[in-house]
Amino acid sequence: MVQKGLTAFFEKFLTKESLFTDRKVLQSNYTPETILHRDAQIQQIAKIMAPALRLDKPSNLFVYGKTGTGKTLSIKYTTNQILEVASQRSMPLKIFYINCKLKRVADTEYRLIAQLCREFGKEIPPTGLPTDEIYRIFFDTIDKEKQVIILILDEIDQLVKKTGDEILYNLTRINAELHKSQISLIGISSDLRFAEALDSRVKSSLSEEEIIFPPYNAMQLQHILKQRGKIAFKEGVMDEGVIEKCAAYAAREHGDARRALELLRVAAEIAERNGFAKIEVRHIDEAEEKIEHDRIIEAVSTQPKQHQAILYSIVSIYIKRKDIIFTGEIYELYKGICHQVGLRPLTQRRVSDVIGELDMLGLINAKVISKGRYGRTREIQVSVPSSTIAKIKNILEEGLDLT
DNA sequence: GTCAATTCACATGAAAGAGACCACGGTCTAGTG
DNA sequence: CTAGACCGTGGTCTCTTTCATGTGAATTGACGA
Repeated sequence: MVQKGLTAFFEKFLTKESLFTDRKVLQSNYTPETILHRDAQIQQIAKIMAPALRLDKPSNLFVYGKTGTGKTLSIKYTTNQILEVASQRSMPLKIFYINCKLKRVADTEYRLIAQLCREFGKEIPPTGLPTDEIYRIFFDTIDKEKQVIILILDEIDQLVKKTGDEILYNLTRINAELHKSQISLIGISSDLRFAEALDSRVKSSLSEEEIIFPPYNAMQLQHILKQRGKIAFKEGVMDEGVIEKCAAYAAREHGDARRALELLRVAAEIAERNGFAKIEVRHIDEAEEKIEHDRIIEAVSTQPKQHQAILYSIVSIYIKRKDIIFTGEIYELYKGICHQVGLRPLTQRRVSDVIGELDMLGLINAKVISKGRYGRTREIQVSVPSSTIAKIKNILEEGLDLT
């Protein structure tokens, strides 16, 4: 009988007033017309990049800042402006933005260079060629004509963590190999200690200039939220204190503006879906819960089988005994589960790494401790709200075909 | 009682293997004129 | 003669295994007071 009501539901949905006027303003890839509280940084970036307009090579730049502090946004904004000026005078200036974290796009040396070649319109197979070959193609393509290239490498810390700093070394040396063109690099990292771990030669040439993006404070977040909210929503749909609360939540999380905007958007969606004419403060709480819940569910269900089996072991021990768990226990149970579902058990070495990965995902909380005479191990706890644990267990059971 | 040595139960690192995917060049085969 | 099918080689990439080494404090046992 649900079907009968469906048409009516859609009819009603259409006639119902939406809270939004422009939903995408709150999405993370939206570029606002003015960027608040980042004037100083944008100025600096502009100063550093400006020589590109005279076809000189700008200094390499390194940008630090936690997630959601407007690094990418500011860089993109500034470079777009430069590009506009340059293209008006038809100058040979090119700017490429590459996110190194994108899986299967630019997360290895080969793929990064291949991606660059593709930006230049060269067809590069996803694999199969030697890396040197790719470099050669890249050089040849770039060096055909005189031009200045600015290469923005977002989340560069991820790339280096995965593949080592050899790439950076190669990249910084590119200029020596080029005759006509010049490349300058902008690295964006959300890890503040990233540069310390680099090879000193790479470090000095890569971070000729450095800019740090401090986290937003609660007031600044409020500004940003107000600015976006004005465009995103109809007038007067935000209840008293909504913005303040959003900002406060996000400020607590190292001033992450992306988080704040997401919170606001989800809260609005919840309010709208439940037929409220206004976003109320309690919707923010609900939104926070929903975001966290969704994040966890998503993370759990996209894990590969082995990881799921390991997580399942952890969760089932935890449910039975809400206490700290040690690696050995998990491994024993895990082996049993593998047997049950016909999976080849991994070695303990690997399981140890997987536990580390699950920790990184924030699904569990693992801390290395020494129990003295009784060895050294990880102290593991499930770090998921108890309302979600049962759900996780179900997902895992389904994923593993456990009965 | 004190202190260094021992010991446990893994953690952590490095290197190498397995297997999937892929490009390229050479050889073979069948169809065509 | 030529297009396409079919190898073999060599490359990347991810997930693992293997082997080796590290580690921090409870415990032990020798030692001296």
